Amino acid sequence: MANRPRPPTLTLPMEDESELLALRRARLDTWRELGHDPFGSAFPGTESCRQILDTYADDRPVRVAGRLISKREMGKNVFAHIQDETGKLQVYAQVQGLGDKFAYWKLLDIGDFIGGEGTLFTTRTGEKTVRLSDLRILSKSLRPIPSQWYGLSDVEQRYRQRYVDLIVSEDARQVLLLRSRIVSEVRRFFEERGFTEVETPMMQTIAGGAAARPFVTKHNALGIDLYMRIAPELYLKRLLVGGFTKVFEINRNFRNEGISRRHNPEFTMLEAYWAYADFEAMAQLVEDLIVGTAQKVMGTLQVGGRPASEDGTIPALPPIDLTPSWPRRPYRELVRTAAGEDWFTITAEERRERCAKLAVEISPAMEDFEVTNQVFEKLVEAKIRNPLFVTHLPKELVPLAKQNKDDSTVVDVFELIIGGQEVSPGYSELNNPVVQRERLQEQAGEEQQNLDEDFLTALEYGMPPAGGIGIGIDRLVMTLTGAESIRDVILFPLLKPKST
RNA sequence: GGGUCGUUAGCUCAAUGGUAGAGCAGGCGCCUUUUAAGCACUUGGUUGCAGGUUCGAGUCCCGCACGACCCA
Repeated sequence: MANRPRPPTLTLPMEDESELLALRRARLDTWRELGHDPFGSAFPGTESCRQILDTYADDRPVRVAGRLISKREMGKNVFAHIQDETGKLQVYAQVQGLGDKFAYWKLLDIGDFIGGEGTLFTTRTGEKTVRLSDLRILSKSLRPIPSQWYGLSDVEQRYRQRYVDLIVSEDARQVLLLRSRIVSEVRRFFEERGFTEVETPMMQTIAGGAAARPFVTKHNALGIDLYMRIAPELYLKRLLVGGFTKVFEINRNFRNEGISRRHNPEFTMLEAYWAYADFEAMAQLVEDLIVGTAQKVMGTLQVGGRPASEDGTIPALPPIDLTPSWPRRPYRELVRTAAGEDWFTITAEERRERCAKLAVEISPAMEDFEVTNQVFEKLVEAKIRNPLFVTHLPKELVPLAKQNKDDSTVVDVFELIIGGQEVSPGYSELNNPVVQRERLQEQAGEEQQNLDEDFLTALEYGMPPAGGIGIGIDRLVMTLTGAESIRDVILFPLLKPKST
């Protein structure tokens, strides 16, 4: 064969470079000597792997590009798979069809990006395949990628080097793609109902709208501290004052607190406010939203189930049933059912004693309502699997919400629980500037400088009665996809840097 | 913050306190419908980091780093 590329000369590994890396680098030079740029230019006009498979016809000419993920060389012919965002596709090359370019296979490593042209055929074993008539390298991969068969099992490496995880893990790709589709479906849902998407400050001079520790940063030119927002709430309410009647925002919140399976320091929050509505209308909106999104994106209302592990160490988990309509239950009724009908008639001391019997851990520092809430969290919330709206929460738990007209000890609020965790709170928003000021002053305590005076001023101009909701998008994605860690639904979760 | 567990070749995993191995990937060769291709030969290691015990440590002990799970 004329112009057969020389096999790459094996340079000795550098001290800090393994033989595997050295060999790939050596091939770079060989490509260049042959007149090809191993980090080449555009390759337009390709179809995706999915597209090609879906529109298969014998001998149809196609143009493809993707990452080489496997190859089987057999002398004068080669089978290989390339992969793109949509899936993988087999390509086939033989000396007859490719001529001199057949020798390129000797210079291609798994992981390289290649482009090719050819016609479609089906192999003996029935796989739709491209018979290549042209082949070129689009980009050289200088590092070996993990085994296609075993993938990456080190979760730490999967999160730190998500790009590698995405190359080899179909599951990771699926969940993260589903996240994108869920977000766009949520956006479409609100737009269809006449809500306006807005973007409010993520850097704030006072971090309000929730009780959480903020991240602090500095503005050099202004010479002031700024806080990464912990919630968009106070700005969205300003918009209600300004005349918007339906607004929503999907954006990042930042909380300077612990990291766990359910918490990432930055997370995506949806908040929506609807003038002239109340918490019951918001509950219906949330139910419609989640049911519709599950149906459209997951194609089912049975989500998050899991079979038992093969060795039996992890039990099976039945799916969550999202079929509407979801029950609404008052907080106190749920507590009484779990802890005894007399729970609210016995003394505070007796409640503490009963916690011991019920195996609910409490600390002496807890207020009485916190003891009750501990019972709620451990005996009610943790055990709820299918969606449930908890209503009529005690006002101590949600100091910034509107009191119920008939019972001033509870507030017009719901908490939506799915799969044992809180997915969404909803409110009849407090729009009385006098009461709001009192509550915020109580909450601020010694830190009165953290009072958002401008927000209170806005309320004094008049805010319409309104319903509001928040939905943690990450948790919603976890619920719908069955992911058990928030890190599985965040592309690049925060990890502590490694020191060496 | 506390407890338990983990960290060995590019990847997945082995290794009674006694010479660190296998499969895949990689390399040389054969092979024109393979698909976890096959056959033959073969390269590859600071066992996370740092100490200690021991004649001898991947293994035992102390500390550190990072991660996972549980708890707060």
